[in-house]
Amino acid sequence: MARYATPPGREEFHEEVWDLVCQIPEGRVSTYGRIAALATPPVGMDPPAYKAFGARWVGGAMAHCPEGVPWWRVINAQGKVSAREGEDRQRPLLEKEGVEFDARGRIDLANYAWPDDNARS
DNA sequence: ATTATGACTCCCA
DNA sequence: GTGGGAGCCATAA
Repeated sequence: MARYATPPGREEFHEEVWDLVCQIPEGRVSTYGRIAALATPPVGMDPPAYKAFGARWVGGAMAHCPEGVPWWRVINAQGKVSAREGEDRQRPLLEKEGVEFDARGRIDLANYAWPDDNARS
């Protein structure tokens, strides 16, 4: 199985990602890019590549998501879960936590996105 | 060494 | 608002 994008020798990166995911409060969701932005990116990485760097590697970290990591709270910029079987699993899980889905199965990041750009300082 | 794929994101039509 | 294409990193064959 493709270990998928693994940071260039940055195991800590994965730990940081998992930690951030665990920090996501109940009833809130975050995006791969957001987590990546919060995590510590490699040095010398170009800005345009930065977004891709995080999104993909964070996804790789989720692929290795150890037990206790609410990976279902991590969604993509589209407001949906890209997980192979997460769509069916994430919906009830998030709904149970208080997250509402759009008619198209999309989540309102404006209300559930974490961390909130405005709220909490 | 090259090609193909992957739990992504951004830009343009 | 929706859809398709291109780009970035690393792994596996």
